[in-house]
Amino acid sequence: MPNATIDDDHLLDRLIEVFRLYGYEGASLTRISEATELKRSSLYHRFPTGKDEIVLAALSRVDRIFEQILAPLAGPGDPAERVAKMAKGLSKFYAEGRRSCLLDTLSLGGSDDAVYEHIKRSFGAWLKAMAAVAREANLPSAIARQRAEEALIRIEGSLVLSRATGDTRPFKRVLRSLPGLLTGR
Amino acid sequence: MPNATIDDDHLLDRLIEVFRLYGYEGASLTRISEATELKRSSLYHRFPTGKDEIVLAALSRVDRIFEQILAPLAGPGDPAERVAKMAKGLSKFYAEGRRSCLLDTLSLGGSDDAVYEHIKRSFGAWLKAMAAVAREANLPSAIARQRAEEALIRIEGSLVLSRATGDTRPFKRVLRSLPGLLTGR
DNA sequence: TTGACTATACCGAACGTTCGGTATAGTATC
DNA sequence: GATACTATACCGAACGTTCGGTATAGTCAA
Repeated sequence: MPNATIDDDHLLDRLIEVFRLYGYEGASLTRISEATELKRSSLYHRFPTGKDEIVLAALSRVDRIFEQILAPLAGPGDPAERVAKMAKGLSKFYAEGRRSCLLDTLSLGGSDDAVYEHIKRSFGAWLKAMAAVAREANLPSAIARQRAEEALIRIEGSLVLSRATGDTRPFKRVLRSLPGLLTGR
Repeated sequence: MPNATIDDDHLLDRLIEVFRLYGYEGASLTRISEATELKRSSLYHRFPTGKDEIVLAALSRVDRIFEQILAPLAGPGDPAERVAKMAKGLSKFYAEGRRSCLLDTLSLGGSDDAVYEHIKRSFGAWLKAMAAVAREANLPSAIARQRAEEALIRIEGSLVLSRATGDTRPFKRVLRSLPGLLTGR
């Protein structure tokens, strides 16, 4: 069989880029086509049911990436160091604050309901992983959960600020604050 | 001359609702038309140059609203109480966390450059006002600025989380944390 | 006080363009 | 030659925008 002009993971990475930049409504098939260097027909070959399938595929790809990013949290070693490893993964994924969060940009109105459900689950998994490491650092369960929420808030908030102002320093500062926040100050 | 079917401020409030819900690309003239009860062609009577003029008008309206919300910060009284007053204003404007931030939703790709400039200025003014009250609470200038950034991060982050998960409790908790954050713990 | 005139507010219909999506034909690898 | 993939050519609907026209409100001379 002929070779694909772009392999699945690279294709999905391009899709993520478009959606995190423009959101669901702004990510037109034309923009997607340009970003992936695939014509519309080819996109429909890869994703027969259309745009919603494309978005959900991008979200699933992000889930897999986050499995890698969050993996250290459940690993061995000092909890604070594990969080630092996650922070390192986040820094790369968000290009030091220069790229938005897909879960954020796709949560705007206009997306399919399945997208909102997916986003909710992804945020839930992220939250759960951070709360778990906080508990391992001997924080009471309720506090651990709250710290995890606080971490998520800081990450998302600093990404919004970065996008809006172009200043990525708050994001970097947030990343540095995470180990302390999630393991008890 | 005939009476307007909807006065300017109400019209702008409806526009804000649409843009904060759908972002720039998602806020089609049809959606705007439905939200304002003005036909698409009538919108061009109020905003002759089109959609970009509509967005910028909405942003300016938000600026005026924020002048009210931020006014207590520069007023008399205990700094912590002034911050609490701002928090009250924010709670109302964001409907206790159920509504998004316009500066956030419009910062996605697809907007006009003038929009991005406006957003940057608005965030700057907000930041400045919060840093000022933090300095008045005897925080060193650099710390005050940093706390103001932290406040903005928490607000925006919790709003993103609220939108994505439907849980508004983190937003409310953030609002309660603001007086302490901005006046020195 | 009427009637001519102007200004404002809004609407319906259509403009060219782009949207997401489809059907058919072609190309390259096995 | 069968299969996996891509390109061309479309489609109806919606996009932002424009334009001609109608209805209402105000001005002012007769």
